[in-house]
Amino acid sequence: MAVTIRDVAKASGVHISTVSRTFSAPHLVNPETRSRVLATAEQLGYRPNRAARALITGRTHNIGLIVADIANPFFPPLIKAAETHARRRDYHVFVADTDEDPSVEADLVQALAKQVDGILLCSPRMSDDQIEQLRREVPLVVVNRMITGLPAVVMDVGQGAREAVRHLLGLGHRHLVYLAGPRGSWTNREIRRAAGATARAAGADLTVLGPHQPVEEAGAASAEAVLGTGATAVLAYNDLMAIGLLQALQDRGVAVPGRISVVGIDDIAYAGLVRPRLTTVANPTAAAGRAAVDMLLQHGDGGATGQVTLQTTLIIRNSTGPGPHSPAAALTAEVAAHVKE
Amino acid sequence: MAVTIRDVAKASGVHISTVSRTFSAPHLVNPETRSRVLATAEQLGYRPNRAARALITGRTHNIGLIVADIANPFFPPLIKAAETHARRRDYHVFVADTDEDPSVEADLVQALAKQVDGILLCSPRMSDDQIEQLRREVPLVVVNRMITGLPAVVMDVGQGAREAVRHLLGLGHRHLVYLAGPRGSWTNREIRRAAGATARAAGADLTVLGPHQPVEEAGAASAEAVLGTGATAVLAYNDLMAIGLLQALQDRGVAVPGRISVVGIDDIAYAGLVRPRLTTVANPTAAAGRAAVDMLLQHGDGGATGQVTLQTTLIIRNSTGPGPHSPAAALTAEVAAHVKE
DNA sequence: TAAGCTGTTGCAAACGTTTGCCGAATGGAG
DNA sequence: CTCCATTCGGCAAACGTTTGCAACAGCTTA
Repeated sequence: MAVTIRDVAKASGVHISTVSRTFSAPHLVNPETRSRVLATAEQLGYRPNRAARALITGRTHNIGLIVADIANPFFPPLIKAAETHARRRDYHVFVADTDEDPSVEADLVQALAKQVDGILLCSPRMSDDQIEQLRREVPLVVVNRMITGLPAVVMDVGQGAREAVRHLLGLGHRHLVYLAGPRGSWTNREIRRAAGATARAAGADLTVLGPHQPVEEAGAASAEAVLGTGATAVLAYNDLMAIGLLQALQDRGVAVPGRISVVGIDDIAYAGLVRPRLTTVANPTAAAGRAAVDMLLQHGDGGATGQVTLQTTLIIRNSTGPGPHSPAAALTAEVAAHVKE
Repeated sequence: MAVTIRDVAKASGVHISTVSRTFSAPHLVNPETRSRVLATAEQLGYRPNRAARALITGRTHNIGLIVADIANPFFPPLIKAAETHARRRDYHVFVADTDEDPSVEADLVQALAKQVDGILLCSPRMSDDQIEQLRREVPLVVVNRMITGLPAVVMDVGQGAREAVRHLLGLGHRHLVYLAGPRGSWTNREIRRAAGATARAAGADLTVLGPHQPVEEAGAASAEAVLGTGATAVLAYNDLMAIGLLQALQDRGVAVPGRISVVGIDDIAYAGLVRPRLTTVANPTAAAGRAAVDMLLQHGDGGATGQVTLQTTLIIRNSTGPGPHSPAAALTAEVAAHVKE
């Protein structure tokens, strides 16, 4: 059916091993022979069978990329960057979606293990133990999770959260809410810890609401609870939840940022398009994707075990404004009106 | 290194063929033997090597999914649905991004060909000839493209465009602009044809501006040209461009829908979140992804060659309003004011 | 002239499976 | 007790590659 190395060998009058070497070790074959083989190969439309090659070399030239939710706008830029970067290095990428389910995650790693040279686990929800277990079956690089001894790429969301909280404190807010993300998320713990510490250090209150699924609906559903706390500012686990909250508050006629300020995290594509435009912590997702691919492919099969931390940056837009203790509290009304348009 | 069928055979005292059959043809092995083998396999942590299996069976249990741009919000829901659906059928999915480049598309198909049982080509930009060529190397199903003899899943964007244009005509618009998408896009041709025919039949004008890359920047960049035409309504190739245009018009102080109505296509996640909320044609992308996977896997390797057409629906929001010839033109101001909030 | 390189090629085993074929064991019918 | 059918399991070839080893030619060097 398909044209194999044997067909090329026959057609060009050499042994199959010579054909093989023409592709995998060109310097070992006479230039003249090589070009002849190359010509017939081209003419016959020969393409090496990667599966067969993998069987004997043990290297598949494939990698796996496992994310919680492909449709969550946080991931596509990461996936795209990782795929492009991997392909430039002649690797193909399996993409899989766990739907936020840790057990699916584990199954997926095992199913993919034999078919890839390594797996990128993005924002895994599994326990550290499970991950430790799995790394023995296949090289793993985790993104947005810190596990000692495991190569990782993390975005310094703790720093982002601190900046966000300081921003809110600076605006005169004294009672904040953290709208927590899913349990099992390292990012969630980091944000919570960083935000809590920063608020406490300044003598402010931080109420944690959650856990929640990291989707718009969850953000919207929490509106009542948020209002119930009496807080004047909210930091959400991600932009999706922040935007959901924004919508729900709007529906209730609650002014943002007049009555409540809202900060998201991620800076997804449309954070700057909703009204009010969302103040948020930008994550370098594309860079993270590339860095993770590099880490995975870097060490032949040894254990390069570094941890790369990428900076995040607070982007101040219109969803945050002066709080009740603002030195410029008198200006609140005016500023809010201005920000509204 | 890894545990193979041979290890399991040794450990359970049977021949490797028996182990093989335990997994691939259980009814051929004595229940007692089977459970013994299963037990040792489980204990040893044996996982069949799909590459080796593929080598002999010719079926890889992988499929390829090629899209123009993973980060374009149109695709992630499709990718997610396809991946989930495929996995339920025990298939893994390679995802690749062509960055809207037709030559990358062709390379990708060839590179993936040996490693998959079939490829889903989503919104391909290649010529029909090229695709005809490639289908001889690997089973292909195209999404959003109609090629005679090739299995396809298309969303009936022509119908959607007609509905959108009728909606605009009904509002009293007589001069429309179609903001065209990329060359090579079947969808683009369909929309253009349908919109043009519908407008012409009603004695209205339709000016085509383009081609454009299907991104926000292109939509924004076309604002001047759009205004220059003197048209009062715009249909954009996709929501991204429509939203870009919306932003650019807003920056220029042009009222939407007061001065110009804008309609997008796709109904991406945030079409309903921008202000004004975008009137758009919703595409059933998730259903398309599932249908395409079904078509690909359905026929063993024969040539199921149907074409599935999925319905689209116009979603009327706030970016469209009465035009200069509206029977209710007198109400324009009031309606616009209302819509604005 | 013998010995030793170097560069090029062929030979054959190996990778982890599946599967057609054959033989052994079992059991029921005659 | 013999014969046949059925069920089960082993044997070995095959899938398309890679790669260590050996063979050989044409050199150079001593």
